[in-house]
Amino acid sequence: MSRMPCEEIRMPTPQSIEELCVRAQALQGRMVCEVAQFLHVAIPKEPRRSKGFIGQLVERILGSDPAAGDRPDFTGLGVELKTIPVNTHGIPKESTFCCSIDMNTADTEKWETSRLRKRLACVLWVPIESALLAPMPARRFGVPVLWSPSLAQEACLRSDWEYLMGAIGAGYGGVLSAREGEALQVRPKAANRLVRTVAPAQDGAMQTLPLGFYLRAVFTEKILKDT
DNA sequence: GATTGATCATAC
DNA sequence: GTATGATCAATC
Repeated sequence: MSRMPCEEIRMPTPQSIEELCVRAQALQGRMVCEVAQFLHVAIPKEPRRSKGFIGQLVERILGSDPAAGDRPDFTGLGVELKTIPVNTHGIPKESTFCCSIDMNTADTEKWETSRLRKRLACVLWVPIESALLAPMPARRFGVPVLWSPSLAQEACLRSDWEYLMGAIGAGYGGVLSAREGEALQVRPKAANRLVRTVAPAQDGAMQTLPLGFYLRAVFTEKILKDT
């Protein structure tokens, strides 16, 4: 006997920020497997091959726009959704990917109109608590936080962004490491180390590994703590 | 043990 | 291939 799998459910998009927050708060204390079951979504067996799974699960349960593309996840509300892995004390365990970098135009971009600034203008952080070695289905959602950068936070991000983008624009993208930047860092964002993109070089252009912006855990820790 | 550099899945 | 969603695992 066999039957068609149940269709995977996506909740309707929330009509207000309040509604979105209420829904996110309702996740608190729930396990990943509960939410997956509710949505008729199968849980992947290999953790190594399911890195984006929880993020996509939360998109479904909160009703983000699946066609948002380059815009915020909740296009009508201007809210970006980020799930963030935390330990039992609520401390982030990982840095947070923010956006890829268009390295080729790094020399002409301005902070005010940057992809990073837009992406971080309003973020709903949904912590996912993973106790020591907790298998993914048993991890629980924590207290969600709706955040926009404070003046001090934006100044910090801007400073890092201008330094890092300035370096890329000046032709140093190929030698930039994740050690640069206080709150922000640049790290590879690619399928593998062989991927190449075009970036400025001291003399013309070069082929180099694509980079993305990531928020350091020390920065997101304060967001979760202070907001 | 924390961090950096590398990688994995899916949609279009 | 480009974008989204991130976490894995080698290295320090």
